[in-house]
Formats: sequence, structure tokens, C-alpha cells
Amino acid sequence: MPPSKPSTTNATTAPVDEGAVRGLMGYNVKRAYIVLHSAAQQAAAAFDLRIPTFSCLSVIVRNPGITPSALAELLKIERSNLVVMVDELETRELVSRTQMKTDRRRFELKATVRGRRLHDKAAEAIAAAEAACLTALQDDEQQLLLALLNRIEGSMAD
Amino acid sequence: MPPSKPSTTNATTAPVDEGAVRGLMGYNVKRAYIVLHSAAQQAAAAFDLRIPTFSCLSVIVRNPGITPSALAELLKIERSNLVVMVDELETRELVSRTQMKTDRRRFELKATVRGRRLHDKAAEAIAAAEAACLTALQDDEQQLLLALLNRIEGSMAD
DNA sequence: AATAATAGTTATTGACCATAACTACTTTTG
DNA sequence: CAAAAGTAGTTATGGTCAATAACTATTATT
Repeated sequence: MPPSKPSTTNATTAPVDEGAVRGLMGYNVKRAYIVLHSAAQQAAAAFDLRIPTFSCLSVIVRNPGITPSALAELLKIERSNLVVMVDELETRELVSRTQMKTDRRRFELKATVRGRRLHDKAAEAIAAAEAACLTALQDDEQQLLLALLNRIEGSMAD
Repeated sequence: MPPSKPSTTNATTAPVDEGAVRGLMGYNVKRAYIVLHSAAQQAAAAFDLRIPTFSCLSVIVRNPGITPSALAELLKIERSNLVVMVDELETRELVSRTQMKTDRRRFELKATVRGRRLHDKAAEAIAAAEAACLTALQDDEQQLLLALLNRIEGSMAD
């Protein structure tokens, strides 16, 4: 990293040096994440969903009968934290939770028709909100970005 | 996105469909962020620093005399939340906080020698921890990733 | 049958972010 | 100049999200 020596004194007026942090990949990833997340959050709020709750619903829609444990593992959230989300989804009748006959410890999660409808609308709105944040990148650049991000995640997989 | 129709039933065994979320850039950014952040966090913890606190220290080191307000604006954190971090840095004698003569509402923040030393060591450790997460990417790919991320952030600047 | 492991739950904690309300001080402006 | 408005820092508080420990019920192991 370029040393960019500190100025001897800095009264708010001068251009501010972001210091070592801007050189860190994690900082830059976080800043981009905040942009995308707040846009997605706002879009999801229109459906009374928070992002983690939407993620749960989305996976349940695509995987009827998935168990809470499998869902938690996939989304990398703690089962204990999942409970309250599924509770809410069930209360709102977006998801059904039925005990399995073969193993009564387990539950099958399925989206209701209402759940599927809400999911589809929310997914569209969130995707649109994201797209508005990504206009600075061409389609192929977005694909490239995605691939690079996934290689970071993939290289650290358990 | 490819529709990838839901299977009629899915008992944990089958490959799980991540649903709409994997198609969202924000989700992918977050997953990569978690990898980088937890590595950085662990490295920072060895110096009894959390990442936001380290970021504050880092900017103060590079900008002697910066005010809390300018610091908060740069790091995009609330002034109210900054107070506790600066409190801690001051208590640990890593940073000094002196009232300005010209405007007694403002304070000048400066890193102490101890603060600079700790910062330099922590910055090195954090950078090393990050590098270990980025071995899957060549140097030029890392630069590309950084540029793409910054274009997202930049396009949404106030 | 006793023990261990698994699935789900509850309660609690901590990190982090955001807001409102406040004090002290400075700048604006009538 | 005095009143009003704005700025800097602070305090208190609440919300979201993540992580842990301890618990119950059920199934698998030996």
C-alpha cells in the first residue's frame, strides 16, 4: 500500500485520508454491501419482510419439505435464530410447519399459496432495487463480480 | 434467473436449491463479506480491537487532529456511536482528545505513540488475515474486484 | 436398557446501527 | 447587541442480527 504520509495537522477542511482501511478488501466489500443491503431492505420492508426472513421464505418456496436444520445450515444461521423467523412466517400463514411421521423430531416446512405469492412479488421488488444499484456495472461485469465473490467464499468452505 | 422448478418434496438428503437469494448480488456480497470480516475480526481481537474501533484508530493515525464529526462522516457511522469508541481509545491511551482553542465545540483527535504502534501491528495482522482469504484470487483479480466494488459504492454516493 | 446423538426450542447476551433529546458553543440575523 | 438558528459532542434507548448455553423430546447406538 502507498504510505501516503500523515499530514502534521488536519482541520476538517483538508482532504481526508481514509487510512489503512481503504486498502482492506473487507472494508470495500462492506461498503458495497451496505449499498445493496439498504436498497434490498427498503424493498423488502414494503412487504413487511426483513432480509433474513425473506431469505428463509425464498429457500422454503424452492425446497418444499425442507427441515429447519437444513435451512439453517444452508443460510448459515443458527437454528435458534431461525425459530423466531419461522414462527413469524407461520403466524402470518406464509409457511406451514408439520411434524414428520417418520421422525417426530423433524418438521417439514412448506410455503403456502399466500407465501409463494408474497415471495414472488418481494423477490421481484428486491431484484429491481438491486438492479438500480448496479447500473454502474454492465451485465458481464456483474457476472464477473459474482464469480470473484464466489471464489472467495468457495475457497474458505468447510 | 433459471426457474429451476421446486421438487415436489425435499427430505434434507437431496441437493438443496438456494432459491432466489443466490441470484441476488447482495447475498453473494454478504457471504464474501462474512468470510473476510470474520478473519479480520479474529486478527483484530488479538490486539483487543474490534473492526470499527480499529477503523477509527486507523483514520486518526493518518489524520492527526481530525474531529469526531469528520471521522464519523468518513466512516459513515453515527457520531453518537463514535463517542463510545473514542472513549475506549482514549481510556486505553491510544488516542488523545483535546478541545480546540478556536472552536470549543470541537475536539482534535490524535493517536499517541502507543496508538500508532498498536495500529501498525494490527493493520499488518489484519492485512495478513485477509490475504489468507484471498489466495483464490490473483493480484490483478483482487484489483479488479476492488474496482467493481468501488463502482457500486461510487454510483450511489450522495 | 443405558447412553449418546439429533432436532427443535427458550433465554440471554453482545455487537452494531439508528434515533431522539439534550448541553454547550458558535454563527446568523433582525 | 440580543434572539434565533445551527453545529459539535454527548446520553439514553431501541432494533436487528448473530452467538451461546441450557433445556425437552425423539431417535440411534452399544
